[in-house]
Amino acid sequence: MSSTTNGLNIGQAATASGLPAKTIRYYEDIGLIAPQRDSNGYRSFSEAEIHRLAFLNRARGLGFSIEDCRALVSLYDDASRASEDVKRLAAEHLDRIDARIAELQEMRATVAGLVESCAGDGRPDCPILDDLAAGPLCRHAPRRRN
Amino acid sequence: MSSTTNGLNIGQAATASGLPAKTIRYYEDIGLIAPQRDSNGYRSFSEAEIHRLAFLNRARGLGFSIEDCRALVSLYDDASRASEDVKRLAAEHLDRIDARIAELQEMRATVAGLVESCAGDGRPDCPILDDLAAGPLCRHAPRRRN
DNA sequence: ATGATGCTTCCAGCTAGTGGAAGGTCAAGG
DNA sequence: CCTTGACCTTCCACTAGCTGGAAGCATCAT
Repeated sequence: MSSTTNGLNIGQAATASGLPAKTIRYYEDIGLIAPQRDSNGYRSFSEAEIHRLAFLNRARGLGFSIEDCRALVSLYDDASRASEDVKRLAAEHLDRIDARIAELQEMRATVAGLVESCAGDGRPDCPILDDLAAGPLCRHAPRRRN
Repeated sequence: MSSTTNGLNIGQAATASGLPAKTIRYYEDIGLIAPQRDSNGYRSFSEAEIHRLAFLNRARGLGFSIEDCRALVSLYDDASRASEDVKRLAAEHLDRIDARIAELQEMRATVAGLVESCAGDGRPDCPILDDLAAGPLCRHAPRRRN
């Protein structure tokens, strides 16, 4: 190791936080974290930064967007926050999850019906293709971003 | 209109199929459709191609990926297909939908619990942030592509 | 000295489009 | 005849959230 040796390098930070090194570099790129550098140019992560990375990992795992995460760590850092603001963020996220689940359940119902209706043998007749071909020529709701 | 005038131009194709003109151009780009051109360079869509666009719209609306759609239209075009192949595609898609729903429901449960636990007032104490900060430093399951 | 890791940067690509600029075409109105 | 506006064309950039890989130092064990 080089001169200053109290922090962890990126590989250790990855192991400790559960995030891949590549992702940690990316998070630095977009300004979610700003580790020190050792004299050799290696990133050096403090305990607090490892914590922050784990926080981000957890928040992302719960489906929060990067922008949500930015807001969440900012609130986490702010001792004078109002829990109201945190709750609102989470509640909005919950609504988006619910909307997405509803959407997927609708798809699921339709696709399940189609799968069930198809013989799935060697013959060309297929109610799935028939449905797709005959389906309503209407909707264009923009496809999900997630 | 210009010389050859039996097909629809892209605007009419968009209206008839339900897809935005931009998306139709994109689908041509990636080889999902290959309309003729009029002498002025405008795309000219036949009835069959409008149908194909509507088919794609419907399939995308059910959540099939572009690659799935490519396979589906190919099967649709192939009079000697086996419905087995179509069914397998749809069944695999169904499995992915189910997996995604399960994942979202797990997130939903956790996030709902957090939202409920938070007072949401003007004070800084927040069980949501506490959970994120204390959360398991383990998992790294790669995030959803969709 | 050498080879194997591990670190650095930067560039490209993934999904499935969407937005916008610059320019050609077409039909109608003045 | 000329202009205006609504089309159409191409091309390039951007979105989210990474991931993979190449080229080039750093470090450590042998």
